[in-house]
Amino acid sequence: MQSVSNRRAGILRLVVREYVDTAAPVASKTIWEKYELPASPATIRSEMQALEAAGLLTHPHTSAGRVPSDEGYRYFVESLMGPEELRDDEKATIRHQFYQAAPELDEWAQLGAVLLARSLGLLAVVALPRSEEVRIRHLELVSLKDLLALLVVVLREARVLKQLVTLDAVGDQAELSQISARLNDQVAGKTLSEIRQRPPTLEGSGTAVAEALVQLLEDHALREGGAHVQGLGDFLEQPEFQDDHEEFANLIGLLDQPSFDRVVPLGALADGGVSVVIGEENPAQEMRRCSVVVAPYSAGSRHSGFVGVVGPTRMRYGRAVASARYLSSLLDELMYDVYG
Amino acid sequence: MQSVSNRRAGILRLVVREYVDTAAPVASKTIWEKYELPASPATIRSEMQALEAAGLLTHPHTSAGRVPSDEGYRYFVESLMGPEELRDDEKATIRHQFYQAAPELDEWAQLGAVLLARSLGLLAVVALPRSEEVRIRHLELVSLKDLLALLVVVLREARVLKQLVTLDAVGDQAELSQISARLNDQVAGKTLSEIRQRPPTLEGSGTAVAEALVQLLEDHALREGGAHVQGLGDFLEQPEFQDDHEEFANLIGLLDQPSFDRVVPLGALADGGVSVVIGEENPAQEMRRCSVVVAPYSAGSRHSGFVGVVGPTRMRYGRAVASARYLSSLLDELMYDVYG
DNA sequence: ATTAGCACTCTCACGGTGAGAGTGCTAATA
DNA sequence: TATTAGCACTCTCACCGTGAGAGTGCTAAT
Repeated sequence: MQSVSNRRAGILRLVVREYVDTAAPVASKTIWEKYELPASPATIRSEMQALEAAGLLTHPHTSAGRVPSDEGYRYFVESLMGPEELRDDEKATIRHQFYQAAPELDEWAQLGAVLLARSLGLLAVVALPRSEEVRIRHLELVSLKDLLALLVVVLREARVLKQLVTLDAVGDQAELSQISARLNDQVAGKTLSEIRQRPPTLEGSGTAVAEALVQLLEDHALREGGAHVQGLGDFLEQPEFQDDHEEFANLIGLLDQPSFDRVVPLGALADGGVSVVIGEENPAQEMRRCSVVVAPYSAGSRHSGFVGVVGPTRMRYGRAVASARYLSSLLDELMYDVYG
Repeated sequence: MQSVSNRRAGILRLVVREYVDTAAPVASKTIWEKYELPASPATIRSEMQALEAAGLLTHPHTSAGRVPSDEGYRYFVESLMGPEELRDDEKATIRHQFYQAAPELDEWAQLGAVLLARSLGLLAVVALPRSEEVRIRHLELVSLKDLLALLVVVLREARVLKQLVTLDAVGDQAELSQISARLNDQVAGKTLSEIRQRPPTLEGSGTAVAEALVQLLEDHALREGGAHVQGLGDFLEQPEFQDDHEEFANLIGLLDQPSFDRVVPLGALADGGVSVVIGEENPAQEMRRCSVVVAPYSAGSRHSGFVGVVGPTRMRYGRAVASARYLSSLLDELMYDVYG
């Protein structure tokens, strides 16, 4: 990208700001009137031409104002918008709501999605981290009925798994507790890979339980963490989706799929901070008129969770980035405080 | 409603069928050509006039074909469509998928929503029953870190609750197990109301745990069971939602709310079987151009779960009712088999 | 380098028009 | 009396042309 003069960059910033606010192509005169630049509309026009030549602005048609291109937004995000932060009182309000909630990862994610969606008026996705290193803290076998028992496994981070087990022979709760105790001795504190190397051995009814345990852990290691989506209503009201139903329906259709890979590109999580994916940069066709702001949390692990915001390319990137960053850091902090 | 002659009713049925298929107002000539009635278009027209006078059909405008009114659909559902059933192979396919899935209520609900949405091309909601009578089967206290412990409670129906507890003093897992054991003696097999009457009493660190337990149960009794929604993409492609974005956005906005009362009217669950709520019959304004087909399952309890289908009033009621009925009975059966 | 002025282009809202579709009515018919 | 053919009538919708308005691009002056 060729270098862009100060004034030119300033005009790009104003065009982005104005377009984000009004959703209408921005005329040179509008900027001149609204921001009192020390330059006439004609000058602004010629700067706009230069910006268009550089690929940062576009023309819907000859006699319409300018609209930022994907590259324009990219430049804006990279160099123009500066580091925005939530106000202290906003932060306090959010934090307060988390303290009110039950100290559960799932609750936090739910709440985070709601707050994010509400404050931005966009679609928010908060995905739970998949536990990378499954480590057993405790397990318990509970008799349900006849041969049926429930295997309850507590992992680090207060995650609880459960699995129905069919026993070989009927046993009362006392007997099951014995099996639990022996199994606990063998596996408590172990990780999945350790258990793989040295599977638990139990005689009698315990065999079925031990097998079920390994199976349960393997399944869990593969499973997605789940996600909370919020703000569909507001998202739908964005003016860009008033036409082009076909395309829009396809976009929403992505949300029916069990995984959100196609909505929030995993590649964007590569580096630690907040990432922005703009328009055509999205791998999914259906997303090419949207942008995604995504921030990982619980970022130490490979399978981190993330906080995502999906909106039209015409979105308030500054606020979205600030919100996503704050929420992800807050989730990190909460997780550290509670689960260490 | 005045009595409707056989032929007249037959014509209403054909109009409904045709309109449901084509989404376009139905002309007398169309019916005449397509279904080879022993009557000319003129006769069909006069019957249509009568149906319109009875409030069962409408006119978008003078020179358009007929469209069923809400009352027309109601009459169709009540008296005309007859008892439709899924084909045996369809049932078998569905059943098979449930047998493949993990025997968890939540998995079943998820799967049910997916299958329902896919087979009907509409929005499907499967809500979990809220457990009416909370009865404790087993509980366990697991040490997490410092003063923090996790209280895990197993209820009937293999439901597992968990709650973080902050202890008064640090204790190792053995000590916690002792507390669990004593608490188990006092509350295992008891219902919430029994526990309310005679709260568990424990000295020392146990007090906090006992309090947390009661709190957890109370919270859970109030909480919605949660729900799975599926098929938004297909739903959006329905031609009735191509215009009127405003209204449609409001409709989708209902899905952002934590409870689905306004989407699936609870009153419709009153009687045991499958209920149909058509257009204006919906209590929620936003739903007045939609119909809902809803079937309760786990119907013994007051807080039963339900299987719901949401579509435009122009929907295939027969299939929707058949699908909802089959799915709800299947869920009933599965729950009975596994949780008794 | 900036700017005023102006011609040019494109959109959009408006109104008129004609084709097409489907009805409602009337009069003839079985 | 029920049915039906025929026909006038109505309403929509797609099409077109038009004119106003908005905003640009260019040119010439500063």
